[in-house]
Amino acid sequence: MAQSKSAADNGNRESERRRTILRAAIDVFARKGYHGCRIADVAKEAGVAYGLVYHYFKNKDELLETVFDTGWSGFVTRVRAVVEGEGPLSAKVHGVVDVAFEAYRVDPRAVKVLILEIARSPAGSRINRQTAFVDAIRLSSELFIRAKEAGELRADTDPLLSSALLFGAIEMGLTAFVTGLADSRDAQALERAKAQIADTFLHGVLADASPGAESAAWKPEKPSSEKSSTKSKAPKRP
Amino acid sequence: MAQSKSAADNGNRESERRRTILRAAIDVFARKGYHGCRIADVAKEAGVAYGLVYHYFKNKDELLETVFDTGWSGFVTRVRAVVEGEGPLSAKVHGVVDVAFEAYRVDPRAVKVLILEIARSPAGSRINRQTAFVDAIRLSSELFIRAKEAGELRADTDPLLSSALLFGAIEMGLTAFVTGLADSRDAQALERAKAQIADTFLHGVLADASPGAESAAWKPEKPSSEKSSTKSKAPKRP
DNA sequence: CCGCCGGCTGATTGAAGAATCAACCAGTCG
DNA sequence: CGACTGGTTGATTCTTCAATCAGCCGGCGG
Repeated sequence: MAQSKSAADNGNRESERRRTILRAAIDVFARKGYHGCRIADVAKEAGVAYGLVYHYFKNKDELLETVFDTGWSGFVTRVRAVVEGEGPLSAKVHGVVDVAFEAYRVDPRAVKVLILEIARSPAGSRINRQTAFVDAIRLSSELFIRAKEAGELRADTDPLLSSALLFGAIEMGLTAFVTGLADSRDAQALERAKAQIADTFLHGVLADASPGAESAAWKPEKPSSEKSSTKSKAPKRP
Repeated sequence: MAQSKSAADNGNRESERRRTILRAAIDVFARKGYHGCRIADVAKEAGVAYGLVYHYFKNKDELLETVFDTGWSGFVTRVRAVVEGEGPLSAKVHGVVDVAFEAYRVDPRAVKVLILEIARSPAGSRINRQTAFVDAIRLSSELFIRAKEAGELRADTDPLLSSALLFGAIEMGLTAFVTGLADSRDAQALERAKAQIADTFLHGVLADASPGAESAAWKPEKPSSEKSSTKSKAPKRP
């Protein structure tokens, strides 16, 4: 970015290096998996020396953890914005699906790492990745708790499970693309999948029939800004 | 098992040892994850010596692969039986869900390993674990292809994606128990989850007229009046 | 022009653990 | 009852990497 060599630029260049490494880590993790790659692979991908990775990250695990923080917290922030925003349930469900698919559109590899490495990885080291996933489900379950109190949902639905099912559907939908079951270069397929996931789920869960919003009516929006602190975002390519 | 010491018993005892080790592997993998455990842990769990594991399995990976073969092929066989059997779609969907939950009831740890270690593991060694999961989805997608031709499904559903969503819902439902989000000792909760997954999915995917096979008829507490008028197009955030 | 400073390098180390293998022993058979 | 078989053992070897650290530039201030 900035080409100036001023002293102030120093910190800039530092964090740029850091970002390069992080980016490389995401790519390599996505390609070979966390356990399937060496720090050397990450360094090579980033075009830096082996040891530099350790200059910016305490260890391999912190690298993954940072990938996690960066990507996941951004995702959760956006989901929270949707959940806590105004509007009917159907809009929010579409919103949650949108957030997930938008993240995928922006950076499929990062999403792949989140899904394949972090969300499902067995109880690991420091961070509680398991918990992270569970937290997101709990968060969006508030949606369904409120909706159920308002009588919007079928009587026999459990809010927590509903929330889990939504995420399950989203995740498996994305997995279909991540694993190549579906062609992720096909933008239309992505749109259709998005619509079908939200609609299927809504049809399944809503008390009254038509949620009205068939796929055609739904237009994706760019998650532009967060309510308060727009900070750590899903990794983006410049 | 048979205590006789006849010669014919030999082969029996061999495979019994093997099964013991396999069983131990499942337990240890479920507890600490494939990468998080040593062969020594498996041996200890099985109550055998380190080296014996290598007498029955070529290496650590073959161990996991065998766990996979054993568990997954059984699952797929049952799913195939359901898919190729007679009956309405709704019964089959319930059947598939049943198969998954029954597997969990019978051997939760094995299911945990399948879900956490195998189905989602990144492109790893030889075996096509990725493919296996995809195959199951393809298999059950035939269900939806046929149902759609029969006009049983909403027009805008993609069979393959529907199948993926069903498995996604099942998997996340099970994950809720596997990770402790829900209490898996609570048999009722399992039953309820099972029913809700199948019903939610069916409601979401079936063409409107509810087929007789549907489970308990639910009653809306009140027709949600305003909700239906508000399109999902509503802004997901102000 | 020199020498310092901090980002950067990559050979080196050593821990962890997968895989091996020579010895051991519990049965079995002649 | 003694030779034999093959399942079983676990110390030993060998490999793989994560993590270290002793220095190398290259810019910058003096």
